[in-house]
Amino acid sequence: MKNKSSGVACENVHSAIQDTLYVVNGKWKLLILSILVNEGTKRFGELSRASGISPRILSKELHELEMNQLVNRKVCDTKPVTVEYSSTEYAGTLKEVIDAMIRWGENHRKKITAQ
Amino acid sequence: MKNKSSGVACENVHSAIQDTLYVVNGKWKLLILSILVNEGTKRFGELSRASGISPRILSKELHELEMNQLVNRKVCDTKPVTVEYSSTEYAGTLKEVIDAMIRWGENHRKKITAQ
DNA sequence: TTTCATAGTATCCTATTTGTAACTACTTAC
DNA sequence: GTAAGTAGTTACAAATAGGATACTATGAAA
Repeated sequence: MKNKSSGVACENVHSAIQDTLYVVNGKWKLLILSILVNEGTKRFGELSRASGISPRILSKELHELEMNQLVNRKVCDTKPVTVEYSSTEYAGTLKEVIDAMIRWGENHRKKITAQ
Repeated sequence: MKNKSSGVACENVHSAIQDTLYVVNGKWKLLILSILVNEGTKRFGELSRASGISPRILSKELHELEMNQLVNRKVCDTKPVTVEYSSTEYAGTLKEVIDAMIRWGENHRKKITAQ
């Protein structure tokens, strides 16, 4: 930050990272979004089994993602009632982040298993 | 993951995301890496001031990043002794992730301030 | 001798996150 | 009536993360 002309830009870059982390932080949110973005609509139970997330946590995470307009919740008129969760169009803008993390994770695993 | 034909691929994608999160999780690691990758070498104190992270936390985070070969620590023979932290070449492979998060955060801020 | 600057560490505490297990409510099928 | 499947919720405990403050150790400068 020596460079005065880039000071503000640096600040913005830092807070941009922090803003993103604020929305998708924690152990589960990006995993949930990755599943919904890449595999499409899932019901609550399907999502729980696919991710290995317990109902309590999954419920909380989905609420938070819904608040940030990243997932849609749709109650279906079936017997028994089922609920479908899907990623929103806005969640699609996170695909870059998700895909970059998937690629990095795959590569990293190769690296550490090779060592 | 009942579907046997797609099960393995899905598992890998899920665990790839989880592997990445395991390495860069928390409130600070990606911010630290972002600073080191985009602005270059920094001393301990500079990094603490630039990021707003207290010494105790910063020290812990840097140790963890060092263990994962994402930062280099170099003790300089100055008086008083200074220590330079820099991102490794391997950390460069995270640039995609970092930049995607910066872009998303900038865009997200625009979106929510416009609302 | 005291003070300042370097880079951390030690101690203590709070807040947040995550997990487990049991439970509700509704409806269908047996 | 009982069991089973849907989608959650409640209560409690454990684990982890994060923060505040003060402290160590070193050497130079005043």
